[in-house]
Amino acid sequence: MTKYEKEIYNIITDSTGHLTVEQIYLELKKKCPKVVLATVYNNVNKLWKAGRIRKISVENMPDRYDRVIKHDHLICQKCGRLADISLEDLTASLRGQIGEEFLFYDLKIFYICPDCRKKDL
Amino acid sequence: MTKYEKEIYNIITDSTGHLTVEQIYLELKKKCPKVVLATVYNNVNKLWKAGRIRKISVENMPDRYDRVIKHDHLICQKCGRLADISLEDLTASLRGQIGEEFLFYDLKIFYICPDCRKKDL
DNA sequence: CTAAATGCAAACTATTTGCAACGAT
DNA sequence: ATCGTTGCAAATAGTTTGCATTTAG
Repeated sequence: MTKYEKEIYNIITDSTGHLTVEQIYLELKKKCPKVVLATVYNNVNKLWKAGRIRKISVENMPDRYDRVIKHDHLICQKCGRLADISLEDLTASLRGQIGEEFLFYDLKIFYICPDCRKKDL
Repeated sequence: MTKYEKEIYNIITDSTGHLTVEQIYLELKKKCPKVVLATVYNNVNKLWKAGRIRKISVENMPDRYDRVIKHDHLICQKCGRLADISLEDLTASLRGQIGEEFLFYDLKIFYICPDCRKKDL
């Protein structure tokens, strides 16, 4: 792991934020002002391919990055805010239903977050 | 519904293919050679906002469009191929665990498809 | 006649790549 | 000395927008 790789990894795992590359870049620039966006992209991809971070794609949003420890996501359909949630593990049940092995699953729950619900009133 | 909107809707719902905008565009051009890509984007977005089609985002792939009838997806981690699968409905269980209402959920199962498994041998 | 839909080109966002310079073994 | 990493700029992919023109009600 290189210096930037480590820094970026820490930024992602220290934050509860599900950061975009842009946000990681801005955060990293505080410590390393000369870093460029492409370096962040390169390192997040490297970390992702190595399975050290998780990538979260949601319709109409830039990709976000997260810890790998297993958990699900609650996503606000209005503002895109993403919250972690730990739901019952489905692995065994899914394996049974599918009838064969799989790598992993991804469960996203879409809702309207409290803030957006307020705004709608 | 305009002519193109209808055509695009039919292309999406008639296909089992989970088409990208590019594929929809190529398909539509067979019937309407003068249509441009932006029109496909505009109409797909319109249909999606109206809730008439479903958008599927997967890490590192262009968005794909699908019927709205509820079903889950099996996705090949290698080639991105997407297959429909009907799994047990989780709505009640999730509502119980979350403790509040949500809009819908999205469940994706990642695996290596038979074709890619063969290639790896 | 009016409002919405289309074609077209340009803009934009997110991301990747090529390459020269740099840094750490 | 070598090889991977970085900075930088340019390229690419996917998507959206502005505007003049066409189409449909």
